[in-house]
Amino acid sequence: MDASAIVLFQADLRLADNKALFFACKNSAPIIPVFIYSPEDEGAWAPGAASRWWLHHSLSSLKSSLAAAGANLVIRRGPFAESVNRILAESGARSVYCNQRFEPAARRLESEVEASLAKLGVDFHRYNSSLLFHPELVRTSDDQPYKVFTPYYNRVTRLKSEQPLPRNKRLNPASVSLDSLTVSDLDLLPRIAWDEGLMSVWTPGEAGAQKQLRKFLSEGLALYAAGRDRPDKELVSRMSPYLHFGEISAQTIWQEVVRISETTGGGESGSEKYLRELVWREFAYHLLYHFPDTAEQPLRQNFEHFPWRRDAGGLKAWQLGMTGYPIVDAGMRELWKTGWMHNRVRMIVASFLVKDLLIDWREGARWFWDTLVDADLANNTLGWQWTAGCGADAAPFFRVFNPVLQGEKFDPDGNYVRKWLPELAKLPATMIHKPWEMPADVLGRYGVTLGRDYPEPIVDHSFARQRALLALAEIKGDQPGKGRLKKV
DNA sequence: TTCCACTTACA
DNA sequence: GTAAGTGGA
Repeated sequence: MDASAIVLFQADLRLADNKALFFACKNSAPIIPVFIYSPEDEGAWAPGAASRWWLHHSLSSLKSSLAAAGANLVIRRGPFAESVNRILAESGARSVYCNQRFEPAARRLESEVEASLAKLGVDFHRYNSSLLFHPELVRTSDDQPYKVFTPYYNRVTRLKSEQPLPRNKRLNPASVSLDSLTVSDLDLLPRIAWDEGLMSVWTPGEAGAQKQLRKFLSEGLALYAAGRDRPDKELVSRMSPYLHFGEISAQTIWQEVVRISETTGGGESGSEKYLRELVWREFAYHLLYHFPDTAEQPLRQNFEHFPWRRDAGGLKAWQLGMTGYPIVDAGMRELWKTGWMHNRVRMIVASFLVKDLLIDWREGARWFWDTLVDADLANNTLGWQWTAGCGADAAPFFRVFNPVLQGEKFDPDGNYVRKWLPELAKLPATMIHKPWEMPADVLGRYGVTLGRDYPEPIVDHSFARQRALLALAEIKGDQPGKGRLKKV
């Protein structure tokens, strides 16, 4: 009988189109599916509270799917490398299969495991089962990594993407019985029950991912080109947490969307726009892979001396959705209640924190990291650096969003604001994005007194815009940062 | 070198 | 229209 193979589940909590699982089975060794929870190995970026909530439910789902296919998921606590070695010793397994992760801490960890397995003479099989395009394979004509989205997009869309693998219906589990923690032992759920809102909108797990994809493909995709910018509608995919935890693969989504655009022909612009968003995710990983310190440091070095303001009160108001700008506050409250925020609104609230309050983008990244169910180091880093103007894509000058105009443009009826700010629900659409412009007595007739029911704006936008442009001018003469071009 | 592109704001 | 910087072919 063949020695068994350990399949390490990490950010690939699925059975379908999972290369590590597929090839472990194909090589016909009995398998031992393992998940090791090891936040200490993630350094500064251990999963936040919302991610831990998601992980709890996702692991429960994975465990049941594996059980239904005949295999037990072995759950352990880290440290990661030590746990792998222990399971090898306990099981006598002769090979380890896993899908690569691309975050800096995960890459270091993987090298460590690779070295220790080599010493033991255990085969280590690694696959990219999460990105459409491996970051190493996409280069400019100068053999450099890309730093601007559009040329990156033009490059990768000429590459061929892989076909997803079929799912193994039955697994061949190893007969050894290993100790395992339960999912609850990992203590991932919040102590105080703040997770009701998350519970009511999300179904973590592979089945939930498939269901959400079906819904998006039938209801959102055709209207996606314009609909993606409308937080008041339900037209975006909401696939981000499923992608982050690998409950569905990007290849699967890509192929489904391409298939639809080929058969329908008509709804094509929606498909194209959505595939473009998937490429943004690829680009985020491309950047984090080639510039691994960008989660902590601006890609452009001249931003290292940017005059950020320390403003604990402003930060708190932003976090709680109490800035006095309705579109910003609605977004921050959606985030707090549901662990997610519409992408258009993410850009607006991020611009507000960074440009209007002049608060360091890393404060925003931290808050998002703790509160988003889709918190993803690559996407989060790209998003915040893009907004701050210190990352990929030039033109920081263009990026001071006007929260009133953004609200009026993308939430024209005010329904998104009404949903998350019930205190403003009665205001007419014409004023709901700028209640301070109404005379106090008129506002009072709608039951709103500013400063009592809803805050006055904590900063005047046109003043803040000027202040941000001055701050940007201060660092303009500095070196933009060729230093980071070197590959690490 | 030259030219294009850029999830935009304000006049 | 103009503000206006930078990467990429």
